[in-house]
Amino acid sequence: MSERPTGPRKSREARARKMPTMADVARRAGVSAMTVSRALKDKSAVTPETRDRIFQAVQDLGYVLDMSAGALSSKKTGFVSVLIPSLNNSNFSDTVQGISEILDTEGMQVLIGTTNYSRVREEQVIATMLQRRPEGIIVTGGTHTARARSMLETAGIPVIETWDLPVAPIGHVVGFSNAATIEDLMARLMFWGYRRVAFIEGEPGDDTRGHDRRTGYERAVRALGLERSCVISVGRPPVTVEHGAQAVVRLIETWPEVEAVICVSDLSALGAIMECHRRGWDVPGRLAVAGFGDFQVARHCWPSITTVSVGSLAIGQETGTLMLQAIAAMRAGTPLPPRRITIPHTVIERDSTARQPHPAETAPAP
Amino acid sequence: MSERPTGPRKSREARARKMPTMADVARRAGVSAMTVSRALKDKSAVTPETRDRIFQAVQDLGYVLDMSAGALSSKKTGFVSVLIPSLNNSNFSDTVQGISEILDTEGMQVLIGTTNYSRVREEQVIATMLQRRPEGIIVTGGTHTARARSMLETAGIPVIETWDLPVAPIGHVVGFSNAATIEDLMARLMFWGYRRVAFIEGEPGDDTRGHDRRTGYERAVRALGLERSCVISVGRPPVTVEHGAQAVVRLIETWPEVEAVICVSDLSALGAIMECHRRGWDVPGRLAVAGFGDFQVARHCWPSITTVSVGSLAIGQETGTLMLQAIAAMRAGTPLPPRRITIPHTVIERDSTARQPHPAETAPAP
DNA sequence: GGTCGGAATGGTATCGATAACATTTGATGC
DNA sequence: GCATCAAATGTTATCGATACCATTCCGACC
Repeated sequence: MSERPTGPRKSREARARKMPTMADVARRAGVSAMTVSRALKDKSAVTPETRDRIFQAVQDLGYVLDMSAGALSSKKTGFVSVLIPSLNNSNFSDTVQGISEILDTEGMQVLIGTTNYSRVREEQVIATMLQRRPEGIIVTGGTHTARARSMLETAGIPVIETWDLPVAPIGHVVGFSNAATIEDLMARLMFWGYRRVAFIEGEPGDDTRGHDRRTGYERAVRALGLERSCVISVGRPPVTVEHGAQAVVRLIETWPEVEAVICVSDLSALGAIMECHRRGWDVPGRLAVAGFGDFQVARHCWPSITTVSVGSLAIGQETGTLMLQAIAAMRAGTPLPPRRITIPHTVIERDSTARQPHPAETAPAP
Repeated sequence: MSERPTGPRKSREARARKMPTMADVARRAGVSAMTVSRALKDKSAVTPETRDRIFQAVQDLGYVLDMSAGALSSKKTGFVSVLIPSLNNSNFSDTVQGISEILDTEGMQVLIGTTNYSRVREEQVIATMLQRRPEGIIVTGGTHTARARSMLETAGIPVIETWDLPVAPIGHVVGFSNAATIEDLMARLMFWGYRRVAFIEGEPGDDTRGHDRRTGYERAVRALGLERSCVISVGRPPVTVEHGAQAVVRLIETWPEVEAVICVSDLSALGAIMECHRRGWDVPGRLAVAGFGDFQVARHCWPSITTVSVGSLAIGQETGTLMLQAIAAMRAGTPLPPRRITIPHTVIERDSTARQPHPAETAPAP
């Protein structure tokens, strides 16, 4: 009579068959399930002997804690959602890496969602993510659909916007001003003597960070009293190496007197430079080229690319740290007041804008 | 008397306050929770009118489905865990992208874990992942710690190993032979006339895929009856551009007569090439260089890099498709027999091994 | 008109862990 | 020696949704 002949969950039991539960462990260790739970979480509050007994039982049964059950009960899922435009951009994957590192230290886990540079897609991803009841959510950029924004505002969890400094943030912010980085870069180009500077971007659309950089360029042109501005838009984001190559050709046709060009990302800068190589246009002699993002190749390609480093990893680490604080505060019932952290950026001067000959041209051939 | 003055969950209720539940929606729509659940999942089995009423109530209340509760009840978490060495390697992030795309179509979500090229770390990540009760798990490579392997075997969910063709797989396999790719590349180098070929890798360790490629190199040297082999090991994985630069210098010192070198990844190939530039060694004239992985920069840098393309995205898509089948089969109670899918690879010939002068050297300067 | 059958919906038990409170145990103080 | 208190452990209710089975409803068919 210990077997229930026909339970309401027959097929369910049949399918899963084994998979020991916490109660099984408890029984085997001769304690209550609650004690097992305590032993598995914080070792304190449990006698070393019972702890050992419990761990032995866990071993014997091959028990694995079920966090989805725990999450339901404790209302702590241990998830933090992170939305980025694309995984294939090393800037963003660096940021995720930084976030992940920090959250790991508290046993929290990252749920990654990619929006493919689309705000509509972002909205969908947010909706999906919220169903997982993350304890915090991190989004890239400060521009979202109205519904996306409203979902984030009413989710009741800490929100961090990164890679931007929105005027009206939803919650916390960890970022920098995309416009300001390019203004700084422009100032440096002036300083190095360039006066006719163009800008290469992707086609306008949802890539607001790219658009902000363009804004920075235009502001700088005005502020510095330059003769003219010239923006070449090629390709839908994500902007690729190819796009840069196409754009630079169009640029030279459009404005033959151009001396330097800023590309919206290092990848398009690389494409531009390579196309110049192919066409025999010297870089930086004929055209100086600068990028954005300080990708690994920017440092190592030839000529190396002048760029703006924004500390993608640091953004992630700061974001992760802030998120941990915000979650702790939220759990304690005292939400953290919105914080705004600005990450410093640096203009890195390299060969692609140098006013002297290439290093390789002066190096002696062996 | 409808309010319970002191419940056992006082603080809990106080903290969360609102957050409507399915029961709230049901009440407002004048139906049972079960009907709400049905309406929110598959629209069939619910009258259009009630469906509308329910959706209206969802809107009004701002209700968001709680999948963690659903997961507990239905034993379907909708998660698939994916373990990769690093997010910053575009090969792996492409694979994740491919997996993600496919799983999205069935509403399943990816849980990403990075192992940092360490088997010990992999074991830890697997343990953590299994606590989330994923419905499937995808790992990179076919070499794991004993405990990791045993955890995967007893998890009771489909397992797919990728980026390799293990001799004794745990479950399914979607990959290619790393050794074979390099053997093919070696054959092509022979065909193009190179006889003195070296290999640049990272220091031996947990990067078994790198090690397999080296094995392929050594097998090819023997099979082709070459004069000698030469392996330069620099840097702990992940192998970087820097490592390639250091390695090529050591290579030239070690074996001045070397004609060509295969690098364990395109990144180190790039580093090697750039270092050659700096030192005035012509590529491919003085030294031909080939890489592995067909990274975006390999196609676009100068000279472009001869490499092996392994279809990272395709691996992901095939893996995702297989995983969906395996999960469907598992849910139906009929586990899929282990399957082994081989992804084709291609040797891509580019300028860095060309036997003729650089395109740029022959192009007319404008 | 009554029965049958399928579609729509409701009721109840349950998934597996944990919060809160209750209880036991052991040690300490006077 | 007994009271007191803290530490260790047990008990119960619950998190929010879903599986399963029961029930209702309505039209069709003989």
